Amino acid sequence: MQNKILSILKLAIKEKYSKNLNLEDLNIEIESNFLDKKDFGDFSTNIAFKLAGILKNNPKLIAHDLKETILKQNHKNFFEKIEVAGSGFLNFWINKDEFLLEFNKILKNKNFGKQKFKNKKIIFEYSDPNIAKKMHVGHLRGTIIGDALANIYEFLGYKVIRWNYLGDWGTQFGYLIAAYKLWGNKTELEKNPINTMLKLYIRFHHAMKKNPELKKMGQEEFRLLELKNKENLKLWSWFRRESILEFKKIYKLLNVKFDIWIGESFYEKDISKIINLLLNLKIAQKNEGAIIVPLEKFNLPPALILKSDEASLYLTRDIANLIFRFKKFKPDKIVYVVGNEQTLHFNQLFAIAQLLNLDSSKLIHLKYGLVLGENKKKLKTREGNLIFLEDVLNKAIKLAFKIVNKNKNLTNKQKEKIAQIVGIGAIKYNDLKEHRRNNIVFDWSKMIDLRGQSAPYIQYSYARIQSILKKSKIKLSELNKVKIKNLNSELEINLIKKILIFPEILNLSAKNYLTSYLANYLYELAILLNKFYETTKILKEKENKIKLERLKLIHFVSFILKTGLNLLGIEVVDKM
RNA sequence: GCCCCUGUAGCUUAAUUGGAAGAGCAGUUCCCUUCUAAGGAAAAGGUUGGAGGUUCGAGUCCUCCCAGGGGCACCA
Repeated sequence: MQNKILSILKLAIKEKYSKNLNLEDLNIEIESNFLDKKDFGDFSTNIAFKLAGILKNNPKLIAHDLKETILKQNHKNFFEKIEVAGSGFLNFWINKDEFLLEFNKILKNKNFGKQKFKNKKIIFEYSDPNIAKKMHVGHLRGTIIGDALANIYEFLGYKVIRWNYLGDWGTQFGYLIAAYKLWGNKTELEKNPINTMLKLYIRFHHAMKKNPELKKMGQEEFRLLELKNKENLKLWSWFRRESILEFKKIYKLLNVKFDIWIGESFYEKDISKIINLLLNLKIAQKNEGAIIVPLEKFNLPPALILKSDEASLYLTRDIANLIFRFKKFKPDKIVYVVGNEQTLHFNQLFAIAQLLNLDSSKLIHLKYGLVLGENKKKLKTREGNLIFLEDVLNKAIKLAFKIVNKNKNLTNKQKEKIAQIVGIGAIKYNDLKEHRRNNIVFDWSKMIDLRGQSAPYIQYSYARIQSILKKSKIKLSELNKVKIKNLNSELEINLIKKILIFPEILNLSAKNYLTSYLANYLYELAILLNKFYETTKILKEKENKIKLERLKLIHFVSFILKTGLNLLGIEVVDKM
């Protein structure tokens, strides 16, 4: 529809001002205003302002001229009306039948919004928890943002690789090994692995502040680990195994999956090769006993890639990781879903990629804001002031259970299942609806809000539709035959308009790597739906063909709600 | 000190990339013998941190200031 208006508009511009205009340079925008409370029509354009600049004329006059020109052309009944508004906006109202026509076309399509497989490969790296630490609220963002975007890209026809780049190597393991050797106890660690590791880690950090010798001890243990010391390797792989088991529990609860679990330790074997390569290419150089990559050219501080005790660093492993990914997968894009605080790291990594002649335009650091504590400061594992993901999820599920428990028509088992889906959904949506760049100050009540603009609101709308459909006793095969011909109330047309832009929203979300577009769209669709069934009888409608068409309409809305929520990683329920 | 990000209603925030500031929560009113009240309807709440500038048009771009957050070589 937008394309049709565009071509009509182009025709009018040509007719009116043909002489010396290049329409391609004009970048004509047709905006759709399907939910605005203010009535600016179905579509608007600001073209008159742009033309005014070129023609040195009054935008309002130009808008009026264009309006007259379009009305003179014969477009049958396509436009209901055209108005000039403000100081030169052109607003278009489209005939309702046009929307019904469009809608009937997409009703046949069982994969509405989904795109065919295109030969594009994209790696999403997200979640990236650290071994021997518990996942905390900070991990939530990256995990669910990455998962949702991966889902959306897959839906849009990309070959998606979901990569959990585990933090399973580094000096921190030296600290942990040292702590274990000092204070550890095998039976205790076996009984409660993660909590015990965490306690050791925190204790070591506190002790290190008072006793600098401990720091050296930890660094030495890591150096030994890198030298393949048997005892340390054994401890390390034990810690790693237990941690992954723990992570998988949380991922199961979150319904998040990965294709690849390759972490930092995988690249340990490549370190010396990488260092030599960088030295030989004169990209890296020795400095104060360490090896660095100078990056003045990029206006960045030098990057340290090998410590003076010859131990490797996070960045070194990430360079190896990058080279490996390019070589093995030949991706069209690599998206690092990693927090804001690592901006410098990725700027350095991408700069080194350029020095290595790797295509850095394929690399994206998808930053997101931090989760801050109540003091508005960063939460730190080693300070021990964390809020664990597990606890947040369980609290949300508990809260959801309290509410679903009021529904007397459900069994206990059903209630538990619903509470889990609703509770987890609320947590996810709460994050995905907002722009990812913002920092979040952790607040229990906001985190697990089950009302207002929330997942439960959308899930509730979905459940209401399922209930109506069930009570109608209509068969799907019968519903499939229905064509929409008679719906013409404002609410019905608004719903149809909103449905029509679903593919546009998905593209927008993907292009900008923003889940918030999709999340907000689903909320707006649910608002329209609620208004509709609040004021319009469906099952009690006397005229059968209208009733069928309304059922068909809400059925399709529920399909979009479900598809959209699933893309965000949120499930739906038939009752709640 | 240097670099990056942010500042919108009491609180949390949206705004399709420069187009006509929109929600939710809290507070004020209404609506459950009527397809699930995790809902619906109404009103109220804004000089978009401040000052300049560019533009027909600025929450959005530029400069300066104020406030908050993050990062800055042997952590990840």
